[in-house]
Amino acid sequence: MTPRPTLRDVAARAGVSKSLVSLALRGDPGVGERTRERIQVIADELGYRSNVLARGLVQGRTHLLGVVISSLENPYHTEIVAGVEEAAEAHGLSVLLVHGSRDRGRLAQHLDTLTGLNVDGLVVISSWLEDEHLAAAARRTPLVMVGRSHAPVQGIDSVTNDDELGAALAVDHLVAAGRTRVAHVTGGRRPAALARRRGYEAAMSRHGLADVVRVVDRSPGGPALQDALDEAIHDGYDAVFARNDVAAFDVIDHALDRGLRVPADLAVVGYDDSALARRTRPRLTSVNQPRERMGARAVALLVERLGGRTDDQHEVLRPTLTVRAST
Amino acid sequence: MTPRPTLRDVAARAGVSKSLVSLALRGDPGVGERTRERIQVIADELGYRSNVLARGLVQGRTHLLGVVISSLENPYHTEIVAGVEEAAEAHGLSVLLVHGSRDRGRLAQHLDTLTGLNVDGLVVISSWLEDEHLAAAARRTPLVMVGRSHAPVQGIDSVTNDDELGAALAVDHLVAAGRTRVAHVTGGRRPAALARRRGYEAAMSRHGLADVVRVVDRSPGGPALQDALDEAIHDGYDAVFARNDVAAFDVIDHALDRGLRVPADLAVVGYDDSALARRTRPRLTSVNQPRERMGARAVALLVERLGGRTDDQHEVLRPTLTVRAST
DNA sequence: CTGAAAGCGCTTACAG
DNA sequence: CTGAAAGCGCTTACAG
Repeated sequence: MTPRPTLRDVAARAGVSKSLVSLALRGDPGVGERTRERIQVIADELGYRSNVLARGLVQGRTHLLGVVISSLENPYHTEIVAGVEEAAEAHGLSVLLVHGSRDRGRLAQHLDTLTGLNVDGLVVISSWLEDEHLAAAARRTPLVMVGRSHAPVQGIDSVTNDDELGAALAVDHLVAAGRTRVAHVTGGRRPAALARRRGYEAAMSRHGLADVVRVVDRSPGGPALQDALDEAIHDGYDAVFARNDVAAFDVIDHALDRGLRVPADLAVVGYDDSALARRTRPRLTSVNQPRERMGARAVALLVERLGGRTDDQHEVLRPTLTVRAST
Repeated sequence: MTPRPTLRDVAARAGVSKSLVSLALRGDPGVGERTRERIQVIADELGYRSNVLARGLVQGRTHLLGVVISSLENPYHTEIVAGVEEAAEAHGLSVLLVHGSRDRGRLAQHLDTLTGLNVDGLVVISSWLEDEHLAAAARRTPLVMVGRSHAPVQGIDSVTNDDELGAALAVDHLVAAGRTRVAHVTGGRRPAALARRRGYEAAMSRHGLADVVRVVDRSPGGPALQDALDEAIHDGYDAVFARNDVAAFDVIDHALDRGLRVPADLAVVGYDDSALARRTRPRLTSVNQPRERMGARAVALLVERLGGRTDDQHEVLRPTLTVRAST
């Protein structure tokens, strides 16, 4: 482990002061072109790289963007990250990811690590963080939540999709295809789940199908998905709108286990249109959240905050429906 | 954005010197218990948290572990991350993830970001980084590669699984089940792929099946997987050993498209035993790499380096075979 | 048990 | 166009 060269090393080698090196390397117009070049060459020779820690300490800016994600397993989340990364790069920001599974304490700690690092902005892709932790972080650093209906916390921006509309797209599509007994598989009390459920119920009502609304809650503690599905199948349901692609995958899997044909016997619609939708057989019809776009918008909101905006912004993007073989 | 409180703020409020606060907060035994408590209370009130940047700058240690990953889509990679995170936490290290798809330049830049941050150690889960970049990073920071047969670079540790043995497990299993015409689907020139291929060929020879060795290379530029598979099927092959689960998934998908029964007509074995193996129908038999363990060992090697070890260490773990319905 | 001082590697006014 | 000085927020000897 050789110690890395510092500004002082470059200055000594070039026979100039530290400040001149600093100015030159950052392309300050006050430095002569020839001097700048000479210094740059020496810096390259030495393999000099500005110490992010030191620079961040004095500038108060680190050009780092922190992303907190609770699940690396759900492709929907990681696809948002891709959008964030692309947009961040365009703004000269480096993205640091921290992953905290569903452990609230750990997630909060990770949030601390990031704010402690003085990242310039924070993107949170997780519904598991508690409001107080989010609020505390947002007091120090611009923060935007992605995919979670905006928390009741001041000072936080959000980017979401219109979950009620998405649910309506799914139901309308199934009804248009002649399905009338549409069950909804959901889980959890989180805002997005609740909104999709509301959208489902409203759409069913609109189609005069309020009497067959059936909600299968797969939250821990509820009945096992299998049992609930068996019951729904027994009761003649011919379609399922699942809360997300992961749930839809499980529904299809179970239906096939029971010897049902998908979509002939049971049509299935997912939500997210993640990579998982292309991994089911048959391929999954799914409500498409514009994930890359959501990531990009999140970065844009952060940059606006850095530019001085102080009022909260909540962007709601329109989902679309991607129709595949499962319906 | 209120500025965060500093050591000075806490000291002023407590009526003591900065140094005392620093000592007290880190639990230095030289500080009286009552004093320590009083200071701790005030720090908590103020919401004080040590600035990682400043601390890192002076200590030369950041208690940060950097992980470079090229794919967030392959569950095999993210499952290694889980192992790294768990072990890191046990050592009081926070894990920072950077993701660089398959863009060599971007990956190298990310590596720079991390070394620039003075992370204490680096875990690289990617076969895409060039040796010179790795070597440069390793000169500054302990670095361990996971899953890639050790690069020909000094100063880098590695944790891998025995790919040749894994391939042998797969072939032996298929042959024991009565399959004789086993094709191998591979791709890329990377060490792991080559080792699995060697293992496949050796095992086939050992079973006296050298004459039916058939390698399907799905590298870009090679023939499409579909065409190559169709040919193999036409030629009477009754089993496939795929380079990894992702490839196995595609093989099964295509076989089903062609109306083949898996495993009756075509048995399939994957490699990695990632979450994907539980997402195929039928469930995929796969060579299990001990991913959590590999992640944990990587952290252990890093910690040893920090403790002063200077010779390179290359750990090779034994894979096992997880048998499921696809064979 | 406690305080004053130096220094980590940088940037930023401020003089020349 | 260039250099000396202060300071970002911390830790670490070093005196008392």
